[in-house]
Amino acid sequence: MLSIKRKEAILEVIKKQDVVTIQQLIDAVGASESTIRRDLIELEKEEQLTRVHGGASLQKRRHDEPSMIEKTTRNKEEKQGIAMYAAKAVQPGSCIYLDAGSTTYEMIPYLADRDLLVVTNGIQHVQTLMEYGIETYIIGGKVKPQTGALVGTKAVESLRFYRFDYAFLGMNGVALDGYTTPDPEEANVKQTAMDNSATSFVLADHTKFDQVSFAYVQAVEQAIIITSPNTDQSKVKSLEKLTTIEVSS
Amino acid sequence: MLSIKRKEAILEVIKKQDVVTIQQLIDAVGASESTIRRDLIELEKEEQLTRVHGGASLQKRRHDEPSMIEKTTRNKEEKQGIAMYAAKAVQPGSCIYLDAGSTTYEMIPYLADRDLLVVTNGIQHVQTLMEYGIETYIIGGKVKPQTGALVGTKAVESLRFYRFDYAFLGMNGVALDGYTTPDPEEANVKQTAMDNSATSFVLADHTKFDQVSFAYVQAVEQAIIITSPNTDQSKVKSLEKLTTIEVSS
DNA sequence: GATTGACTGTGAATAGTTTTGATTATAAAC
DNA sequence: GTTTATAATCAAAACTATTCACAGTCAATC
Repeated sequence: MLSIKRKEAILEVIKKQDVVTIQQLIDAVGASESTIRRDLIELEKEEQLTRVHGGASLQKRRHDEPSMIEKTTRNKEEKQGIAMYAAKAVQPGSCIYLDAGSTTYEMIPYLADRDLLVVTNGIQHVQTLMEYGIETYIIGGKVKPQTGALVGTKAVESLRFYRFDYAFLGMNGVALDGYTTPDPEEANVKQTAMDNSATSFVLADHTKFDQVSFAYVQAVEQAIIITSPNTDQSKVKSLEKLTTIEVSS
Repeated sequence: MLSIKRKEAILEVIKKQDVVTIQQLIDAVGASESTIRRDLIELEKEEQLTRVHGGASLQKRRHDEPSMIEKTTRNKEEKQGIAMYAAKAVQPGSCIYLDAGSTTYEMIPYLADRDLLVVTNGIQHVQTLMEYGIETYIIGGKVKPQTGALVGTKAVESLRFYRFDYAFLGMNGVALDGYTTPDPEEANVKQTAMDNSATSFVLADHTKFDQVSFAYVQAVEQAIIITSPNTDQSKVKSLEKLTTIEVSS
């Protein structure tokens, strides 16, 4: 058996059970103890699992924390709930726009295997989208150093040539005044993405409500807001004439 | 059987199974072990598959963190020498195009602090460019899963709106026939980049000479070749009417 | 139109590496 | 201290690279 196949088999077993003994692997894979051991050492080096005395155990899901994004994300659970809900709104086979940012990033795992075409302006998103085997396009533009988002005239221009079934966007401010975000250049990009999308969703955790940031993006009614029950009800109320979806937890 | 047919057959088998042993290919294709091996070597060079001990597998979707690139890059030292030399050719304050690929990637450290504006089609390059504080633009387009390069119509279109002082490109084949590369879509992108650049440089280590790949990019005289002294002198000679720079080591 | 020689693609043989499983020594758990 | 797991070693097996020889192909030459 090819060593690469064997390793895949090992990972499969371990993913099912979380922990396995060497003996179980010997039986499952049909290789000698030495070989299994060597494979485990390599897999550990590749950070696919952790070896423990007597066998091996699953590492913390590496897909859930592929980069530094993970560690620095605040309100992660809340964002994940929102992201999961948002992803469910997508019909298989659609073309969607995925805005840069941590909340939209969380959607990626839920977008796999749905025959989607994803266009994004987030450099960070690309690698993860590829890992999940999703067909990915990226718009052009200037790379914003702090965030890895694509912004500027070039970004807006390249967006003009796409049309989306759905757009998913993060926002810093959600208020009656409209959606707002700190960077005017990013605001432009978000605006254009929304204009070119049949349906737009804004993903906003509770910290974003009643906030007004520097750059205006669009009026609130231009998108459906997806938020979590953590959000103060009175704040949601004030926007209630609009379509606001509250994720149940 | 014609070698092209054979390679197609090999790819077909491998696409079905993801991983194949040499023996399976011998049976499926009906050629000798030697021949299959040679085909696999070529197919690997064309980036259609990766060879593994005992057989071959579809290109692996590795996380292409820079560290990963470093480990997997062949002829790294040679490439670094070439890259350093190439970077020195750049006047401070210029706008340059940096093609996706491992050789051009090595240039990045030498491009820092020179007041440059870099446009690239390599997703991998972006993070490193940002780390070195280089002003970076990325062209739009479809993300090629195996390599993270941006290709396709959209990529070519977005390139039309840029003009460069210098373009630095990798190539799989450098021969009297011209520059060639396996993927036609990538060839298009390289072509356009060269067209929009005042001066183009092709970075080629010794393995690339006298090689002809599937897709034609440009005539040899359209770019200055930067190579290393490892390159067989007779091969360089045959191109000597053209500007070829040999990096001293 | 045959002959020659260079060139290419193929398969077989051989020399060189890597991988593997068995064995033995060392270390960790109880 | 006994048992069990891990690490280290080594020869056999499996795989790979290199070399060579053979058969076609092509072009130039006689």
